Parts: sequence; C-alpha cells; structure tokens
Amino acid sequence: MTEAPRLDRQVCFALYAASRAATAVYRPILEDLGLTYPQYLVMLVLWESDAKGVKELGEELGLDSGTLSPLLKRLEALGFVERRRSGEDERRVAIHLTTAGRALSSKASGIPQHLADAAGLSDQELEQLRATLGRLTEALHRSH
Amino acid sequence: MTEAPRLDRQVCFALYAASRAATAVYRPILEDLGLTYPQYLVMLVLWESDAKGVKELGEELGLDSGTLSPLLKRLEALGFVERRRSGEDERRVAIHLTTAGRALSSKASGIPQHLADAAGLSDQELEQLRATLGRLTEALHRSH
DNA sequence: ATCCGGTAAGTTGTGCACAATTGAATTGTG
DNA sequence: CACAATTCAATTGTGCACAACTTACCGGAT
Repeated sequence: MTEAPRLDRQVCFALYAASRAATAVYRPILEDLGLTYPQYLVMLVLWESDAKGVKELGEELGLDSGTLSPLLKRLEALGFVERRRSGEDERRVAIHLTTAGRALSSKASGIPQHLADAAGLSDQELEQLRATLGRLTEALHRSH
Repeated sequence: MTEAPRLDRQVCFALYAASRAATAVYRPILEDLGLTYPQYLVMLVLWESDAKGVKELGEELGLDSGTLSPLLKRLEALGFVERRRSGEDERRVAIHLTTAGRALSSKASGIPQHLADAAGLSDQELEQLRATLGRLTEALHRSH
C-alpha cells in the first residue's frame, strides 16, 4: 500500500496558502477603498479598459457570470460602476465606470507596492515567481 | 496622478489564478473520492496524525473554526471522521479518522502526481516554486 | 469556594467560486 | 421566413473563507 501524501510537500497547498496570505495583506488596504479583493480585480480590468461585457470580464479573470453578476451588482450599489444593457445586442450588459469608480484608481495605485514590500522577496524573485505562476496556470488550464 | 496598476503585472493575481487552476485540476479527481479540496487538505493532516483538535487542524491549514466546524460536520456526515469531545478537556473536540477515512488515503496517494503531470514544470521547478511560495507565505504572515 | 481572564468550538452573516439551470436575444441553416 | 442551435447574463444551490460574536469550559488567584 502506498504512502499518504504529506501536506507540507504539496505545491497545491503552498499555492492555496500563499494566495490566501496575499489577499489577507490586501484586505485592510482595500477595506479603506470599500472593496473586496475580487472587486478590486474587476476594477483593475475596468481601469485598463472601460465598458466591458460580463463575459469579457469573466475571460480575463477566469470567473463566470455566477460569480460576477452579484459582484457587479454590489459594485453598482457602491456607486463605482453602472450596468447598461447594450442597444445593439440586448443580451449584453456593458459595465461602465462611474466618476467615483474612475477616481478610485489613483487611490489604488500604491497598493501593489504594499504586497511587494510585505513579500520579503527581491524584485527579480517576484518577477520570476509571476512568470512561473503564469506558465503553471496556462499548463493547468490546457490539461483539461 | 499615478498610473492604475495593471492586472497582468500583479503577482497577487497570478497567485489567485494559479491556486484556482490547481484546485480545478484536483476537483474531478477528488470528486471520485467524494471530497472537496479543503476537505482533502483536512484528510491529509489527519492521515499524518490522527485525533487532532479543531484548533491544531486550523493552525496547520491556516483556517479558523468558522471554516472548519461546518466542514468537519460534513466529513462526519460522509463517514470519514468522528468528532469526540475530549474527556479531560470538555472544550476540545478531537477529530478521529474512521476506517473508511483511513482507507481513503491509499486511493488518494496518486493524486499529487496528477498535478505534477499537469503542471508542465520540471520537478526542480516545482520544488523551487514550493520553496519560494513557502517563504512568501511566511513573510506575508509576519507583515501584519 | 468563587471569581475571572483566557481558551476551544460553534454560530451568524457576508461575499466569493462554481456547477447547473433558466430565460431572453441572436445567429445560422434550410 | 421559420426555427433550431447558440450565446449572454442572471438565478439557484452548495461549500468554502473570514469577521464578529456566543457559549461552555478551564485554570489560576484570591
């Protein structure tokens, strides 16, 4: 009979733990902006390019409408976005930044540096980590 | 005024995406065992050392009783663990593996190799990734 | 013996993730 | 044109995460 795998050997657990630790560092900072971490990710996408549909947002973030629909409703209730049915294609809902939503971007500009400072890794290590994670994510998606 | 941070530059998003991609690879495999990913992590700890308290489990996994209490109830309903109030300290609830719970470990032994295969990274790269993530998690926890 | 600070587990409430389904709008095909 | 297949967003239901709170119990100090 085979050995049971050990928790401390699992890359998978290391990813899970690191991801939760990172969002825990972001949480108090984002709280000042009134955002949760997934909401912040949505705002990052919109700051780059406004008026995306729910589907396009989902493709960039790897999230589906089951996650995004209620999240976007909350962002709308907070006054950071507006959801408008498209005229040409009534199925589409375009997500537009409000003035308040656009204004938030400058307040958020210093946030990534916080993580970099808290990470205890050099810029090169962080960059290499990001690259490795990117390749890993790609490969994992391809594998099924 | 400062630039808005870009999604594709964020280590934080890379972690978040990779972690979800990894659990997505595990999901169909774990479904065969009847487990979710966090339930599998709890079983990993118990296979190493049975009869832990909720608090000890929480320390190893970085989860609190708010997450673990209902999760452990579900594992008990599945027949994989038993929760027993400790005799000496009535506050403690010791989590014991059942025969079925112990038997599951051999079925689970091949699972980590699945991720390694799907990862598209060499063993060295995976090992280095695990080490970097470990240091990162440590540093992030220390930072607050 | 009794209080009291501390501790263990559980509960409540909010917000993701994700599977599965629904309903409306659009597109492709005969 | 008709209509089946597809697409988009929303909804429903389950199971985490995590903060805040509650309840029960312990152990020490008077």
